[in-house]
Amino acid sequence: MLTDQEGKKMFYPHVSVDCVLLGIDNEELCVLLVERKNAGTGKTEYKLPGSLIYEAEDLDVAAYRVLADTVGLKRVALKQFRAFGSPARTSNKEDVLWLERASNMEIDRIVTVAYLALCKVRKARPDKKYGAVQWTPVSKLPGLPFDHREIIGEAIKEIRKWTEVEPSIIFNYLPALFTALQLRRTYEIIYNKEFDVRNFHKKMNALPFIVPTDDLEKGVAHRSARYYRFDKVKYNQLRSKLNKT
Amino acid sequence: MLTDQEGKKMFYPHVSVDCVLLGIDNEELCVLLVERKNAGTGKTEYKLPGSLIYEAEDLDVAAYRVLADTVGLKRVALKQFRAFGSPARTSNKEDVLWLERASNMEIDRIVTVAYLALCKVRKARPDKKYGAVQWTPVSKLPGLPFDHREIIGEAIKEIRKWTEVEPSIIFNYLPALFTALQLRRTYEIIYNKEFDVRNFHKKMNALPFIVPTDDLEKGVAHRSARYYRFDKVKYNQLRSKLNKT
DNA sequence: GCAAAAGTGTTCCGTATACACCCATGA
DNA sequence: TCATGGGTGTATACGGAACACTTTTGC
Repeated sequence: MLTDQEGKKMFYPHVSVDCVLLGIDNEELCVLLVERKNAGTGKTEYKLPGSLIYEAEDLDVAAYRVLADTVGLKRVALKQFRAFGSPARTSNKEDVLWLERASNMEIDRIVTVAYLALCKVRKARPDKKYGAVQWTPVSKLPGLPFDHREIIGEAIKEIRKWTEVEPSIIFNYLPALFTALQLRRTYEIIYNKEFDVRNFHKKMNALPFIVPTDDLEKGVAHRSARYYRFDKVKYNQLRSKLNKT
Repeated sequence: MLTDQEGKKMFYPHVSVDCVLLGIDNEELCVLLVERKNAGTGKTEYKLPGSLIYEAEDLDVAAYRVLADTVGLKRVALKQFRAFGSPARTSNKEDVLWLERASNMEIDRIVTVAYLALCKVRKARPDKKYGAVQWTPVSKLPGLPFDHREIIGEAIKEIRKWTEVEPSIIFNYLPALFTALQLRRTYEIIYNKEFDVRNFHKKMNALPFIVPTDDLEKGVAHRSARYYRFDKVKYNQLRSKLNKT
């Protein structure tokens, strides 16, 4: 790892990673944004968590570093989904100025590689390295720097494909014990459409890696719901069977 | 566009694009490789066509430039499918040396953005800017520099997904008039498995954008096959219908 | 007439969809 | 007793997969 005279890691000021952390808050699909102070006006603005990569850092490693630094999470599945490299990305002078101050380096253009994750809103507490973070409904995004709005749009399309291919990310997102309603709502919010209750149960029962437990919900003003759990072993068995064909 | 003193475009020596051009030759899935002379041994080696991007060039634009410079093609659908950014990419000194001579710039590490296209082998004739090109069966790849072998592997996985989502690339690849056999063979080679003749015909007939013509094959020593054509208008109509739901 | 590929239908199975009612619980 | 969500079954439609024979043509 290359370092400057003080022994600190040096940034590679040409390539960055940006993380689109999606979560559900208040029955809405939300994206995590971090604060930045506008260098000129001093106003609080928001952006995607991201960082220049270090001189000798892998892209995936950089993305996990951002994840850890932003919300203190380490074991979340992150997926690279696209590189954004328009030279117009840095056409806004304010964005470049902010980045040059933050990195203490001269910036010309930046190619960014975007990553996606599904996170629990409650667990994602800001780490000391970042200021405040805010879960913002994707339907109410504020003005964002660079092409962050476009990146978020692509991430939402991508997560729908991803959950189909790799449903485990959904269960990673849910608590260890979850009800059928929780699972259904999660799908409904991600896909932004409703699913039929009966068909949903049928499908759940058909999936061997969703196993019912004997635990029941308590203290609710209606018939108590059963808790289910995700069986990782059965999931992987099924997965390796499918991949062999 | 930034230029050096001679008015030539300058490379941005941190990010490159690589193009995986896939095609079918001799009933095999092939990838187009370009020659490079090993600076030390003088031996002829092969690599994916690729290039550093220019200072103010968009990634997609750079990929199309490589495509045009390599095989003189312009209207082929190119799809960005992944960024490769391991610092170990440039761990082979020979690769770096070659690149430094070719670009006349100092190279530290390079993040590359990989693109994918399906090309007609016969139409892909080398442009003057490149030396010889060679269509190589993906089952018989030679040693390749950087992580080009890994990139090709990912590209093959990716093209299968892509043809499912966007079958038009297949028809773009085929001649304007094609037989059912040609279409079937194309799918068989891309997916590396056989398809049932009758089911294949049934599916073709069910797709409104594959329209039979009155032209028949001539001069073959067996019953002559019907030619079909791809109807782009019907394809787009169907596509926009599906996307509205 | 024979070699070589073209073209065509039916059955079966699994999965997706649509749809309505009774059950358990707490307030 | 009522409001709330929990949980269940059936009928239909569609698409994928398996499977064999006749037709046309050039040689």
